Amino acid sequence: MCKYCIEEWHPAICANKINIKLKKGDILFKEGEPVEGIYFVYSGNIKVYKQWDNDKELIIRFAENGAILGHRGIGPNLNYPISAAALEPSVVCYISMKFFESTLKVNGELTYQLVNFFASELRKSERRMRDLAHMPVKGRVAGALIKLQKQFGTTPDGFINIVLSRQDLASFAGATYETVFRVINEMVQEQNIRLSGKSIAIVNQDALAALRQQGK
Amino acid sequence: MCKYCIEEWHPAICANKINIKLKKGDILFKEGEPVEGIYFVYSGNIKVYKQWDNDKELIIRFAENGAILGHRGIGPNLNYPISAAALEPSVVCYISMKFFESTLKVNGELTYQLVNFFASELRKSERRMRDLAHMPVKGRVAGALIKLQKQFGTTPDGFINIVLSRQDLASFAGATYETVFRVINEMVQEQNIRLSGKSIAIVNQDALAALRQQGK
DNA sequence: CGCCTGATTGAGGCAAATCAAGCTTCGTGG
DNA sequence: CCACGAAGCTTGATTTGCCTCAATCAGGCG
Repeated sequence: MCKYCIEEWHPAICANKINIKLKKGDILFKEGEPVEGIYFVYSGNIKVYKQWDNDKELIIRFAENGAILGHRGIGPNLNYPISAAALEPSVVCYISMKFFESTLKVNGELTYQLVNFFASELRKSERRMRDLAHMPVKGRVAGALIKLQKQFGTTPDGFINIVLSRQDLASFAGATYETVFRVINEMVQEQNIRLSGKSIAIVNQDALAALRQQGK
Repeated sequence: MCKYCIEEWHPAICANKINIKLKKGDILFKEGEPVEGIYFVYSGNIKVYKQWDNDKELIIRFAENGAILGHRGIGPNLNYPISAAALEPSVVCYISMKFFESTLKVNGELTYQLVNFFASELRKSERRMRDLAHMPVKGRVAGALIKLQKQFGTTPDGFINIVLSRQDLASFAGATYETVFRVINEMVQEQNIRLSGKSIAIVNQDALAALRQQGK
């Protein structure tokens, strides 16, 4: 059985899945490639990102633990609008888009769930658009940390439960890694966060949350 | 009959619609208000935007001619994540969210269409996130003009067929109006666009398109 | 006519990117 | 197991794109 991924969407799909193992750094699909299918993340952590300028990117989100992947590819004759790469060893389930779409056509409940999911994604996405347009970097980094903690939780000693390079944190916040580094340092000075190696713990959640309101 | 709006989504809904007339500047709903229903634009032009800082906003999109409005409010107990205001006299059809959701539950085809629509919105949205994060203002303005021309077409003499204040153009591009103004001037100098009052005509589409690739 | 909103233009400042250079970590292969 | 090179991290100096502020100007409208 497929406890973590497809089951919660629709058991019938489960029969048609294929598991794929990914090593750290493996690319599941790349922007521009024709859409073949849809994936569900069984274990691990996959970054979904959009490229700009060879060594610049924006991380859209992190997909783990049951998350659906490649759903933006629904529609006629599409290429993936984004890329997906494993941040750690991961396992994903693959379902051909053809099969997935035909399932949607006959299963209204599944489709309805998907509409709800999409609406929620759209809300997040549009909020983030505004933030990228108007919010200063410090607020965006604060927001990134809060979102990460919300998604991945904390270890017993309070650190956000994800291993992430500064590079990737920067891409998630939409800034350069030098700037993110400086901002992180400021936050440590202000006793709002705490570091241990590359791990980050939020000490003063309210202070970070306040940064996201700055000037709003 | 409701030729322009609901029919193409689902005729059955048509019976339950209520028409609402809006004057220029009227606000249909505001960020934070509880979601009551969903709208379809019958005629006119509605800007969908997200606020920041009292006199700063980001225009998400322009809804006209059959566009659905308020669909991000699908889900349990939500408040509108965005605001909607009429840019010109407009007519919209109102449908209660309750009714719309129950229609979705029994009408798989409609829901399936909605999923396709949402996936497309998500693709646009995520591309724009990246652009806001990494693309310089000039490229964003170029992109805004191209998108406007694509959506609204041109008048016989080649001008983009929409009346839009510089203010709103700036909010759409994600920049201040002063900056947008300067950029517009540059483009005129470079013979890439042409002005007539507030109307803008794209003279050299390729040059504008190239700006969107700058450094990519 | 005079007010008010939006357009236009200039000067100045600042946040963040870029550039540059040393340092640390990590993976790979000898 | 060590050596080496490549990535990534850290830090400072410099540049710059864009915003902010401020002032003037044009046009619509009561």
